[in-house]
Amino acid sequence: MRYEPDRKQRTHEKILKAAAKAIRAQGPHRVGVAQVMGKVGLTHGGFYAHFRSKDALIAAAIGQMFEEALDTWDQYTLGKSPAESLSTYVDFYLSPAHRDSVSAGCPIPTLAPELRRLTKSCRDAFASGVAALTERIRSELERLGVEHADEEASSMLAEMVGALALARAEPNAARSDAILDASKRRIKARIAAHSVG
Amino acid sequence: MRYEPDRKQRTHEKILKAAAKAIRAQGPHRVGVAQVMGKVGLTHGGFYAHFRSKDALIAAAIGQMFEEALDTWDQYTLGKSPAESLSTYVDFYLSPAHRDSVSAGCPIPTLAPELRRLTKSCRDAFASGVAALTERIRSELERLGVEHADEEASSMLAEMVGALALARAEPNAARSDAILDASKRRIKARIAAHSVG
DNA sequence: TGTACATCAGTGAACGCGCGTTCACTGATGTAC
DNA sequence: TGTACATCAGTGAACGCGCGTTCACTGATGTAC
Repeated sequence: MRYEPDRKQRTHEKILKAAAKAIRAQGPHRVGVAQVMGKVGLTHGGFYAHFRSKDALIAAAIGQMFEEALDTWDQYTLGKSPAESLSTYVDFYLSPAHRDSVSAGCPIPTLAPELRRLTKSCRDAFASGVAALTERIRSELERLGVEHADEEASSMLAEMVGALALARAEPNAARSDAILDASKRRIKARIAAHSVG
Repeated sequence: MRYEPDRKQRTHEKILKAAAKAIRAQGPHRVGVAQVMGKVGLTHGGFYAHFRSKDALIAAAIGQMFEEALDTWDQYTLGKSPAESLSTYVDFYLSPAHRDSVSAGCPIPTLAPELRRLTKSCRDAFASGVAALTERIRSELERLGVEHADEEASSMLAEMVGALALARAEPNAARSDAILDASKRRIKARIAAHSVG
């Protein structure tokens, strides 16, 4: 080996993480190969030693985003009771901080509409990420004794995703906060109702 | 006048409607000026006699989409009781047919994430469209005697938007249907619960 | 210890392509006489 | 009634620009002797 043995692999990961951030912030087609490589301190030509194409990068980046999202879930729920876990995660998900950090946030609200225009690998990576997150929510709801936990998990995620998307699209700050708060309160009320009765 | 007096205006509207469809289906940046003009049977050069720029077209098209969306609301709710109105609209919104017709459907799930990358006119047009739709839902909820009708309206719209976005992103047809059904049932249960108690 | 060599991650010029925008022009139509 | 003219919606060639991809090359580093 000429360079450190894991040099290429480390560069690969840097490209992946830079792409995952940029794609969430700007959308897949607005992100350029040259721009991503620039953020890593390299030039565009070297890109093709790491990925077969821009499409391949996008698919890999979607996987990376969901890894980060599931890490976030773990971070907010580890060692907590089901009720606490769900409540904490909802608080995070519908926080102004999450709304304001698109490039580091959950990939679902930003990327969902874009998937139809992406490759099958992208759609598959996305679908398995969504399934993993839904399953985590479902499992907590079940431990909480909620009936129809799978339906409720799907419904909860849908509302969180929709509320975040709407809050991000709302230019008026107060109204944007109100969207987050409304869904936060309604979701928590539903959890409480189910877990009590 | 050389041609029929409203000829230019009719062409203008045709461009607008073609753009509104194409933008929902493909996203604003994938839609080309030449492509939209082609759908109307014209060549790209003539475009600038109708719109100052592609950005101006997108902003106008967003307005057009919400006009269509509000027409759809009216169509599904006219002459119905509040409970029927909401139930009918939710059934439409979370139907497989709506999921499968992106180009003619509600602009919110498709366009929300894109707004950050569009002009201020686009964001304003979008925000006022969302506000109009939310207000219609809120008003029905209020007539139904639901407490916190504004919060509930925001929450309901969020879940509908999120569920449609997730259902469209899910490649497995059965799972996609399940996402729609889960949110449909949960939303209706909430309406029923509120309107009874 | 020092020099020649091999490796390969990364460079940067070049290419083809699509797109938004401009602009001189066309040609269908109504009006003037 | 017929001919010349004015209008203006629409045409299509051209331009500049950005982007994905290719490819011959560079130069930093470890190895062989």
